Amino acid sequence: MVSVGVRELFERHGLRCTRQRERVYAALAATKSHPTAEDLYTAVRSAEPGMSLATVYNTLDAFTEAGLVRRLANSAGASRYDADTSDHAHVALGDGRLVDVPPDLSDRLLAALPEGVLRDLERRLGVRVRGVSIQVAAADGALRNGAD
Amino acid sequence: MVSVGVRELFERHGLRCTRQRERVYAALAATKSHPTAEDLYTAVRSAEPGMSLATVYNTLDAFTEAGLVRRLANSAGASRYDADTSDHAHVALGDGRLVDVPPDLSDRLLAALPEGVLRDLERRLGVRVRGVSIQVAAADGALRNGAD
DNA sequence: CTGCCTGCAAATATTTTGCATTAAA
DNA sequence: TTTAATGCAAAATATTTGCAGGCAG
Repeated sequence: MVSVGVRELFERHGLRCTRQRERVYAALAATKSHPTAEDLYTAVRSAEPGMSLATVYNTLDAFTEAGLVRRLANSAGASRYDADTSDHAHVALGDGRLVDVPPDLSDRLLAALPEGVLRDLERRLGVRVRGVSIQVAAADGALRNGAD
Repeated sequence: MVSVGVRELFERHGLRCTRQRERVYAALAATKSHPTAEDLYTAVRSAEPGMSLATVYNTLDAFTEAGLVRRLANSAGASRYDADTSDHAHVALGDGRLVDVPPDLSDRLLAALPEGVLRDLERRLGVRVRGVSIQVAAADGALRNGAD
């Protein structure tokens, strides 16, 4: 696992390297808080005052499209982003924030997922699976829907 | 499993019964397509021409809050809704649509979820778990994030 | 060079809210 | 009657787009 520069990272994903993109990626990679586009805009403006919010959105779209970052859906408010593209679970807090599930618990959850099911799914639905979400019972017994 | 009228259904969930709410619920219950608020607005307007989009949103919020319907998060576009509150999985298509996972596959997925993990999660994070989402590998090997 | 990226502003899209009116319980 | 829901319009939020100029490859 050699640590790789941002330039190579972008190149690998077929992305052009610009100052703005480096800033956005750096800001996203530096936090575990799964920020919104607006959050990143704020974070980046100190180092890159001229940057526009539209560029942040465009950049995040490009990153997501290229698989460099993950866009995290949530039932309320703005999309959130994660530079950690490894398999791990999130928990959706009531106020729209998302937090990582501790690695060991995340592993236990993931280990429980039968991979064959996903293959069957693709075959039978005739679609490319972009994601699967499981609805689970909350502590109070009420059923809730997950957020990525 | 006696089939229950809409009135009783609302009453059970502490919801006032209005003509508009009946329409929205009927429209939502009549489809498996997980429509957006806008979709429902369109569907309902034929029977209830005077109804406003804001009311549809208010109604869906009330339903969701009361646990009568499920709000399905997705990484792109508007929220989608589901009158089926039973435990079942969804697949997010690339274009924003969501489809149900066939019941038998859904059951296999759900059966694999270790419930104890969720309890541990709440204890350790000190939060009320509102949802959990698992990131899984897509068929092409690319990692994607799920949508509810 | 050439085409993608950026900034800006404006256009869209999505959801929420204030307030007077109406309807449910 | 008392409380909550509706309609309308406008505001608030979230995201996308067109176009002119700039920069990476």
